[in-house]
Amino acid sequence: MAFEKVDPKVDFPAQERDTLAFWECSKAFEKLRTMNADKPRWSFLDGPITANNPMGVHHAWGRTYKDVYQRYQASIGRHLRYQNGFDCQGLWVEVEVEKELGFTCKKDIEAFGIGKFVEACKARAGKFAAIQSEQSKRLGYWMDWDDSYFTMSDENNYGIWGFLKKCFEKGLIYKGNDVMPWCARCGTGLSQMEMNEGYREVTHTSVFVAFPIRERPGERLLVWTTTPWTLSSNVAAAVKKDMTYVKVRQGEVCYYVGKENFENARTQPVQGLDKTKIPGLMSIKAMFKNNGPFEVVEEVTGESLVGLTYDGPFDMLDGAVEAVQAHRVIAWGEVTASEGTGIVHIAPGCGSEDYHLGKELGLPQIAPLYEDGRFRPEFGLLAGKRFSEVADLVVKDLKSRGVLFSKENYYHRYPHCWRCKDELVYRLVDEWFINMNWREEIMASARTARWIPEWGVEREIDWLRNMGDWMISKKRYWGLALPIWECHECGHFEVIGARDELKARAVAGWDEFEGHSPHRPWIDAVKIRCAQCGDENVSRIKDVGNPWLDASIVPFSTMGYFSDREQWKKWFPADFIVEALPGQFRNWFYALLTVSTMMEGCAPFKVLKGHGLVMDDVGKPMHKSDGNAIWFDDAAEEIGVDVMRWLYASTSPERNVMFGPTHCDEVRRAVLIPYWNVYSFFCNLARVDSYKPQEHACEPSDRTLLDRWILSDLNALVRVAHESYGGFDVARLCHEAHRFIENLSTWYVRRSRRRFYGEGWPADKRAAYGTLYEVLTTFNRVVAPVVPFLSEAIYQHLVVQQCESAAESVHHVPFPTADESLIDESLSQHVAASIRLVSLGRSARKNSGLKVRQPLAELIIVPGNDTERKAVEMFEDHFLEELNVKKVSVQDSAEGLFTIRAKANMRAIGPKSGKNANAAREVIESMDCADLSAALARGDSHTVEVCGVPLLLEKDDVTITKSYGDEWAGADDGPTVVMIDKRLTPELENEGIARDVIRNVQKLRKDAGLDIADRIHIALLAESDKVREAIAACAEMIKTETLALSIACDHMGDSAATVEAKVAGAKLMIELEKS
RNA sequence: GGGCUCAUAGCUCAGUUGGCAGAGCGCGUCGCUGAUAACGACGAAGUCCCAGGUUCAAGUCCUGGUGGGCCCA
Repeated sequence: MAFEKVDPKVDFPAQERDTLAFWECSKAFEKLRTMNADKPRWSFLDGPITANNPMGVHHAWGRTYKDVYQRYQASIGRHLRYQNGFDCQGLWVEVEVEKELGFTCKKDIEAFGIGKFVEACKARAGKFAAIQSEQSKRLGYWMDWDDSYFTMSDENNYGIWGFLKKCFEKGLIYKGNDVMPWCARCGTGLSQMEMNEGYREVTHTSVFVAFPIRERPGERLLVWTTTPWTLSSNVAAAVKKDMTYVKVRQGEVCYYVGKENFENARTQPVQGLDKTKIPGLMSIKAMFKNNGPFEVVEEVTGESLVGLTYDGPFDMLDGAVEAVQAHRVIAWGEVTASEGTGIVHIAPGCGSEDYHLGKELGLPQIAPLYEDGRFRPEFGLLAGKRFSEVADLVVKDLKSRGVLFSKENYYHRYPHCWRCKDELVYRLVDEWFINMNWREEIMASARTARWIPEWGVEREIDWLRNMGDWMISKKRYWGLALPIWECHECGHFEVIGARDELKARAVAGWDEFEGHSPHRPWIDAVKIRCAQCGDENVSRIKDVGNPWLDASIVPFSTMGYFSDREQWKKWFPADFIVEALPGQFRNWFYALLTVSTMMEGCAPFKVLKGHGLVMDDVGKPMHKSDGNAIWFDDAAEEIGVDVMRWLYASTSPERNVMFGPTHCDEVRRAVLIPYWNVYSFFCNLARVDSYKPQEHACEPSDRTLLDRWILSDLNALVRVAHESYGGFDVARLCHEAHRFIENLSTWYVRRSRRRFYGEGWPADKRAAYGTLYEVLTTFNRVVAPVVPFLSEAIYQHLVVQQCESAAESVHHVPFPTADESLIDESLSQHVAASIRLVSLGRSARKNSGLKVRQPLAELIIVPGNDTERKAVEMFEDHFLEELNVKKVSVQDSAEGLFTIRAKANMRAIGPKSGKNANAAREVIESMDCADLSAALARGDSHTVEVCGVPLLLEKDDVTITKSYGDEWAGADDGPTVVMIDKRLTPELENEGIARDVIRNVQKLRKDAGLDIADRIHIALLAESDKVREAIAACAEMIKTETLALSIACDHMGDSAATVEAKVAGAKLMIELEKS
């Protein structure tokens, strides 16, 4: 079948949709799997994508890598699993479902029914998994979409039970209590890292409160806090032993306050913000001043205050009763002289540092808040109120009791829930942990894998070294049901490791649970007998699990560990995983290593690759709220996914990538369009010539130097392709492929074009066709993993239509092997030299002032080295044609070819020579400056004498120009010089005019919509004798070039296409008719 | 405070084992054209973050610092 016409303009997204349809109906992916079914395995493990929203373009980066490397491995004959994963459980899904249902708190969920709520969460995960599957297909991501794993599956959840059981058997599971960041709206604790993501600037009421010292009537400790609600739970006041405190008398009362704190100009802690927006703060001294006369009566050390007891701010509340007897001044090293009063309010039930200090000292813990952030009933006036709304009440009450010293608005960064934006509090809670005292084992696992980039392993080990115990519980609804059954009678708890085990242990509720997934609320029905006290009503704890457990059991749950251990062994550990770097060190990478080390004592992957983040067009993070986020669907249809994939694949993975119109256009312009242009150039000529790859095969011996060069580069590219795909460095391949397509387009095709134009099938034309065909088909296969759509479209046309035995899809074709015998490094260097010299020649032509269309008599080249010398011999015709000269000659030396002149740069010379400046100019511009030029070229200076005074000339003092005389123009680069003869003979002039005529005729052909191969008749009506002469002299050339059968000098009929051109400064009417 | 990382033209980035600082975009001038959503030439544009050190030679290796990013405390 003949080649079809290829539109040089291509609608990439439309072409991609066609290709998708082709894959779909030809079952291309399924066939690929079948082809490789009995081949060696290559195990990729997918990190699950959160199935909670449609994909953004940022998801496409990692997915591009996943697809690229899998496609490559398949192309070298590997059997793959092709399993995608969806992360389904966790708070992020709950939050979205709550929004959908209009819920604002956990009570709403409980009222709605946990079962219905959990079903809604499942449904949401299922819905977005389906959407993401479709989107991924649009990306060209070849996966077994009917075999995706879901972290909410029974297998996955029970798998985690197995892991937790192992931990339990090693005594690593424990219940701890801790003060942790808590979101009262979500009703759950947050990890430190979650908290770090939610800091915002807010204004709070901060208060200065007086604590009366019991032993010293009339004396008070001055204490400061930005969270007045925590005063309800005050237990102690901390000072620093070696800090100096002042005793300040005001009226009848004396206050203790840190000396420096007292004097300090207090500054806002918020950095990088517009200072004018931050209210100023009053110094403590100024507060005293405002209250009336005062005097500093004494200086004491912190140590002298330690041990004093005091009356707390809310001792009258029932809830604070435990604290009353505990109130005393304690020593604490963390007290600072820069913030607050130097005496720190300690509430171990309301702050993290407070908690740890209290634990150390055995202080009571007052925990005033319920889960929803409201005060417990025993907190009197505060009872039932939310922590965030009591500041004014506290102030009013403290004031009424005369212990409020001062209050102010305080602007600072305060943690907020990263999901719902509600203010966080520190709250004392019971949570479940895995003891991480075996972290060394995990580090050892981490070290066995290859990390890309290499520093990743250090980063991970640093995290492992510093992480705390793993908090695995979450007080929520939708997630892994932690398999911990805790006896309320005796406190004994057990971890159940499997469904069967639970069934065997169940004493009640199994029937109710049977037939449901192991989720709340159904699982909670199952009761077991306490192994310690025999109680028959032991329930599961209410908590659900940390979602990173869900994602990290997948090397086991998805590969058959719990069902078919032999099968599992074939796929474990994974050969490769790839995910976004930021975050995953402490999330998926960490959890994977932890789980796998516990299960099997090793890392679950051999190679880990990480990549950065996707930013917007100008480098800012994409945020929905900033309006610069781009949805995947929009980008796919507007930009096309091949462009997107190339952009991602070509970016250095360890840095962030900017995604947007600018960068996408650049990829399209620089890579895809040049490639398409070469392809369409080839096809459109092949169509006209009825080229048949088999029929018009070429003999290798007929290949020109240029053919051998491009084949050499092609095979070098294939070699690089194996190295870079195989070494997970697709960015390198993209750079090399870009370079290749540029060379192919701007040199090989440019230089070879005319070889395609002649009649018949001479050997050289066969060589040109054969070479370009091979280059295109091979290159196409090489880039297919990156641009699967474009390469499929090209393959279908270029190969499938030409060869009945061709594989059905480009992705079924085995990856090419480099033919090392065709790689000729020295040839590449010679071509590179010839390109460089031609470029220098163009520079010389520019200096000649004569346009390239005007033929010139001679080009002289003085080569700078042997490679250049050889290149001129090898590619003489390139110089003749590119520079439009009749002759090229090589000279060994530049001696005598040009004269060097120096021009004084008066801006520099002036200040140097003062009143001798004009004399200096005369000297410089009239001297023989060979020595000067040589010295400056070396980077040295050169001294001349001006009016008897030595003048030191440096680089910036003069401008050196070469003069080639009136008859020649030249250009040089170091030792290399290229000169061109400017003299025109009548013959050259005629030919120049003829070339101008030809160009105008060609333009008219094109404008008239003629096909490349159409024959024509033309009429040329010239005003000028000179032009008429030239046309007559070069008639044959004009006919050949324009495919004209005749040239007339009279008007043609009205049907002729006509244009008025200007040639050699005179009017020329051109008329044209199709033959 | 600690760990990791980055810093090269106005912008985005290459820069292998140390060997004469590069590309693309943008800008200016000019040219070419049946590859035209192009292409080419020329030009302007650099303290390769700073300071030391190793070396015949440092953008590259070492030490210290500055600034940005990520993470930890």
